[in-house]
Amino acid sequence: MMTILKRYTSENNRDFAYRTVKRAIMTLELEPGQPISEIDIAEQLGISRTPIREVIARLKEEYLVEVTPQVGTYVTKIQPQLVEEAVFTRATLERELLKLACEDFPDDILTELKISLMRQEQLFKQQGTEQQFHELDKAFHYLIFKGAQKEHVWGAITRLSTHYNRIRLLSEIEFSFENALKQHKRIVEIIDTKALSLVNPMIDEHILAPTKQWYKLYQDDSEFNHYFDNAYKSPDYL
Amino acid sequence: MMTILKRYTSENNRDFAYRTVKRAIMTLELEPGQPISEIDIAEQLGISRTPIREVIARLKEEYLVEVTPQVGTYVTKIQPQLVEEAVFTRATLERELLKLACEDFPDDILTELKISLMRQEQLFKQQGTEQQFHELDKAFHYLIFKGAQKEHVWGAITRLSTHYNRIRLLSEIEFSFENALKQHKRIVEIIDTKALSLVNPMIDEHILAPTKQWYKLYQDDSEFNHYFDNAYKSPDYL
DNA sequence: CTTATTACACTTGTATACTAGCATACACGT
DNA sequence: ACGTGTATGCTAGTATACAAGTGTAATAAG
Repeated sequence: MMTILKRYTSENNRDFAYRTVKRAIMTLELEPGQPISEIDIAEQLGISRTPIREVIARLKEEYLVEVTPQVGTYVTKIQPQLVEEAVFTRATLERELLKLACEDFPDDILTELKISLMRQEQLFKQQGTEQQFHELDKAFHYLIFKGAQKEHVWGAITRLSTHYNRIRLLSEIEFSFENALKQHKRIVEIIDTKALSLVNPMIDEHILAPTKQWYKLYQDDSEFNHYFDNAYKSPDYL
Repeated sequence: MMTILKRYTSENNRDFAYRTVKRAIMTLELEPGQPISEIDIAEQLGISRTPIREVIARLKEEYLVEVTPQVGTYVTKIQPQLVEEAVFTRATLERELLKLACEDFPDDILTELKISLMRQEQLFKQQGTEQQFHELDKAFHYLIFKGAQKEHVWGAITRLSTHYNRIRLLSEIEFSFENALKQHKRIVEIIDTKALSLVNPMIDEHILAPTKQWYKLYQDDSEFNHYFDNAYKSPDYL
């Protein structure tokens, strides 16, 4: 049998559109509450409505858009309820995951985690943007799930964290890069030294504590008040 | 070939198709590995391909179908990796949730839980089907999440549990209705009496323990061997 | 001026024709 | 008997026309 070159599958219009629109929403380029038009997007991307509609169906699943038939499609406003549930889910699962990682974690992924730390440090020194650091942060946490062979769990968290991640981006200060970087170093150290007893305080500090300032963000009458939607909405059951 | 249901209300064609096809897959009426055709489904449901395509896009997100362009769409085989991650997620989140429920739980939902118990008992006496009991089981666990105001978390678990629920259905014996019913009673009692210390053993017994027999199901050369897919597949990165 | 009505522009929902790529069968040449 | 080209029928991907409902603004009636 002969081995031949494999061509990178040129992605189709649908996946391209998904990446593009989702990115626009997650970076707040498309603002919470803003109406979006299938036709508009289709024209901007130079494709037809059909793939756009399938993209919107996906985004709807992730609570990123709300569709009202015969009226319009809107970027969802940030729902505190969804933020809270995402925080709960992340904290709970990542806490358990770190405990697993303390028992057993592959060396190669641990190495990648350390490499990620170096990249973060580099970006910090270079005064990188919030957006850039957020990307590295995501990649860092993903690596932990990958190491524990829980990639799909990470995917589920990601889908649930759309509102959580937007509010993080909104609160620019967050906890400073420096602080987050310091905590990431602690996480790696915990895994490396199998210091299981340090897991709980770490989660409390790294995930739960920072959220408190975000609550202020939507409870106060801030400049971003119109980005939030306090009405409770049940998810679709089907 | 596939056989499908008939529609009740004049709901959205897309939502109708989604319910129908998903149900067919989850009940194993559409078998793991089986090819499905957009045109075929469209004709059986008496609608066009467009809404069907949007349905398939959703099912793909839930790991229920795999689409190969220009080739075909197939019901996913059961992936042990996905089962394991679903069990991990359910056990971890429900454990934490029960602890929350022990601290605070609304009376009206607690009442609904007790009503659900009675329905389950009734169904047990009437020798209901596996399918019927599974429905009640789902509704029971959902109520707990609703009571703790974590409905979206339940939704996330549901999306991740498609393979887990199929393997449950496959292992007919499961742990008998009687056993499950007994454990559901214990759960209600734990919430009712705020017996926080009993949560951990309950989770171990009700969720973690029963899974062990399922692993045999796909590891052995059983009659259902061709329903399983042991190849590891990473989720789509977005 | 106020109020009711109507026309219209806009949205998403649906159906359908067409495009492009893969897999199989089969004929053909070696 | 075997490998190769090719016709053909299948698939999902896409574009587009049309249907049906909504909100709004112009318009007519009071």
